[in-house]
Amino acid sequence: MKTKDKIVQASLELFNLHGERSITTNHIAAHIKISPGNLYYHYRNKSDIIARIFDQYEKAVANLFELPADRDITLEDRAQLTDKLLDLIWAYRFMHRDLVGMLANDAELKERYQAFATQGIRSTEMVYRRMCECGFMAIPEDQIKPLALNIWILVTSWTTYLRTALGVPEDELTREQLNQVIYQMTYLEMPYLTEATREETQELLATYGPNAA
Amino acid sequence: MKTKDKIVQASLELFNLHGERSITTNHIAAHIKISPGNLYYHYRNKSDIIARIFDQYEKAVANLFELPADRDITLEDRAQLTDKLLDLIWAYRFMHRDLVGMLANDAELKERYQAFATQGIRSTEMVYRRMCECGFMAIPEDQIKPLALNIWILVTSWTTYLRTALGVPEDELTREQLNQVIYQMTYLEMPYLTEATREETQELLATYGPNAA
DNA sequence: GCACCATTAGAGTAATAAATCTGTTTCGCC
DNA sequence: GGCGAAACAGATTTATTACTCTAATGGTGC
Repeated sequence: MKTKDKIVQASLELFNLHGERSITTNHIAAHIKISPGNLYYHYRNKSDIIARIFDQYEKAVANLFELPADRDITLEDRAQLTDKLLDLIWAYRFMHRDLVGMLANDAELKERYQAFATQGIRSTEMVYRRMCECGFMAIPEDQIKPLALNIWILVTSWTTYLRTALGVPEDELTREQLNQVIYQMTYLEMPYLTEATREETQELLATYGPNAA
Repeated sequence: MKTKDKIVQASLELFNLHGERSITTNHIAAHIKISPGNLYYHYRNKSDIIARIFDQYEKAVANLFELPADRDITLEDRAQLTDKLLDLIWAYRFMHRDLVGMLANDAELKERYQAFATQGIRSTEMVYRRMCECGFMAIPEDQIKPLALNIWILVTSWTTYLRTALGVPEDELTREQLNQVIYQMTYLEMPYLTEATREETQELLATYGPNAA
């Protein structure tokens, strides 16, 4: 692997483990056994590295929301979408940790994140519309936006909830704990599920395991 | 006002306006025209100041949730509780900005926040139980906890949503924007409201103004 | 073998910020 | 007035960190 890519990969790893804030460029360089000068040969500054990481995140999330247009979607489709979204949030979990701080000293990233979030919320709305079309849900038109926004906030805030309210230490956070958010999501959606779907969902929920709330 | 109190008050102001991270002890001292040495005469360190601010927040939120026990509560009671909670979140909004970072380098605060959040969520549950008892809502027992948690996450994350997804600059955040979260809360509660309450709530919602989502 | 350029090393710089140290002033009180 | 303690000033220290500078290294085409 090229040094340039190793820098980004190592940065992502270290950021996820210890938070962007407490990882210096020297840490990154040391971790892959190169000199600080070398790191700065490849990237102008730390923001530049973060921007490249965000490139990946942005692209991956965008791809995620593309549902099959030629046929009805299934509950399986929906479940997979959620699962892959959580995969991404997990893989880039440092982002939603110090997000406000990061955006505060990087105007460009701030712009980009704003567009990203807006698009993400819009895509979530689309998913619900589709769920309605395919008979899984019935949501009054004026409640689609609020629901999508609530879900978005819930999903992007869940790791923060784990870290702060539950006090999970940074290095003990697991993908399984992140998965618990599915229960919360389900409860948000429950009132809008059609009868048959609700039963099926409840069975699925019982299968998965206990809620940690 | 005593210097000791002025330090805390000025810190809170500056933290709210620019974030705890970017406010140094020198800034605080300069703002109230005292020397850094003097500041450190009154407080051991920055964490000490933050702890004193948290003292206030903690106490204020605890008082908040005390509902009249001798009579049925009204929708007005509930609305006031929400309003006062938002007042507090507004007054101490710096807390929920860099919370993860703050707790990461202050073990004691981390412990305290954890207890605080747990209690807050529990209190929220109590409110909903009470709302059920008084005939305003009907929530299946197993959905009270998830609902309370969702509401808690929503309320504590709303300022972050405004700052990141909507890109509101730190110094342009207003109490009115925070108030918008009421709409989101209402949509979360809507499915569980009893008929009469739902109508009343919808009217109230229409009165308040447009949703910014 | 040599010129060229991407790549790398590593010491060094400048800025920042938390905290300390040494003293001086102010205030309550006898 | 004067004494002791609380309150305060301000320069300084210590640590950290993002980033730069100069020089070396190594591969590639000729």
